[in-house]
Amino acid sequence: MRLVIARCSVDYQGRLQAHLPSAVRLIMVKADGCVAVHADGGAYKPLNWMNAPNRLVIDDDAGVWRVTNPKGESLTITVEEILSDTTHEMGTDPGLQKDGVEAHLQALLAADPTSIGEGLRLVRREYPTEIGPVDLLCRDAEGRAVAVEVKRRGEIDGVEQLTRYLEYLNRDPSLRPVRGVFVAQQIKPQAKVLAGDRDIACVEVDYDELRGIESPELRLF
Amino acid sequence: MRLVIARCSVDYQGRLQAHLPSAVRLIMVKADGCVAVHADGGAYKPLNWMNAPNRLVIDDDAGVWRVTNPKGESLTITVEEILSDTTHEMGTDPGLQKDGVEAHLQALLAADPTSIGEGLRLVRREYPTEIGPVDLLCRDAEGRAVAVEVKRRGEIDGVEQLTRYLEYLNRDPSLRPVRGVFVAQQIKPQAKVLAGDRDIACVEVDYDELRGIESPELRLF
DNA sequence: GACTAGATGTCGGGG
DNA sequence: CCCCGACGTCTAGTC
Repeated sequence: MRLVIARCSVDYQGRLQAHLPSAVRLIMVKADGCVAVHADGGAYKPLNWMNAPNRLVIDDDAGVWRVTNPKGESLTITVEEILSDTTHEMGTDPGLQKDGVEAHLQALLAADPTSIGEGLRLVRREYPTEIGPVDLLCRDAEGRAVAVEVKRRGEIDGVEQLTRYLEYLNRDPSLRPVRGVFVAQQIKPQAKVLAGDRDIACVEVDYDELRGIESPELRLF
Repeated sequence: MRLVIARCSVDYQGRLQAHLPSAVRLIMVKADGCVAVHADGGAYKPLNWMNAPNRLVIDDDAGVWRVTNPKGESLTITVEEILSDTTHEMGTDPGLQKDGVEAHLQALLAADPTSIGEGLRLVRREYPTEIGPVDLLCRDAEGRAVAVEVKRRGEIDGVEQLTRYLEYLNRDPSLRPVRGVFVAQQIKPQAKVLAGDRDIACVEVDYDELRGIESPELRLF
């Protein structure tokens, strides 16, 4: 990783055009070629960047760094003054281990769909439709099909998504009629209203509680 | 901005839990307190981070950096070995100037709605509804209402959004019936299918072409 | 503070 | 590759 502190101006041309007037910034060049220009503030997003794969050409005489990618985008850094320039070997990173994302919540609910509704049995996770997979397809105690959309945070988009799936699932005679259940750790008021409008049930579940009753081998760490 | 190259492990606890095994990484601390841990690869997103506002407490004896925020999230960096530690003054950044985002595309289309459809006249930009503003409300040559949703890239979400607006607009007797037009520089196949299903017209426009005929004072730079 | 919608979103998985 | 959906999305704007 190369870290350059420099007074520079930057121009990006691609999906949009962007211009950055001259100032002192950090230019970070990673081993895979990614280039990022950071200011000394503002969350983790750089002011400008170019992801891999790309090609970096440095003209030290002119002080111009030109990064281009195969999509035809370009990032031009005009370096006026270099205040620091260091390079560090870091090796490959072992990577991040996560626990508590939607996939895990979905796994817990698939293992015991009765937390969603009395008497529910799982038919299939990621049940395929023409427009994408439904998180869980179940049957209730009376054998009727139930489509379940799982979210960590229940917002309006999730209700739309489930509505779309229901529309397609209800075209299948072997499933029809299919009812929908929207499951999340927390569901926003507006999402509840929209779900109500569309006869979709809402269920809020407690992740830690589900986790408490799971078998230990489901734990990631 | 403080840049530390160190062998470290990291734990995040908050919206989810995440663990990062020991390796050499860059720890970036910005003037506003933002902390980011970067590997030497992968786009601009750090492996772990904590945005402002937060509080950073460094215990140099134990080699533990603890960042907490008011939301109750925490980032714990266990530093095993420091390979480099530098600090640079950068001052405040003048900030990024952009051109070509959706707002600009919308402005161009509002200035001349005939690029969307023959005979269209603008009624209002950001026409308010109960659930949010419609990008453009127009009338066609026959005086019928037309709701326009503008996107840089037309995807399924945009069709859902327009559908939602149409539902509400069509409850207004003074507008009904309202038809929808989905405008974007490029519209994905799936979005076209969904739009077709819902009798929403799709129009692809060329930004540079629109821009070519605009008045110079609309240009940002 | 809640809610909406844009973003050079980025990232990962599946066909 | 494209398509699709999750994300510690982040961020800006409005109410």
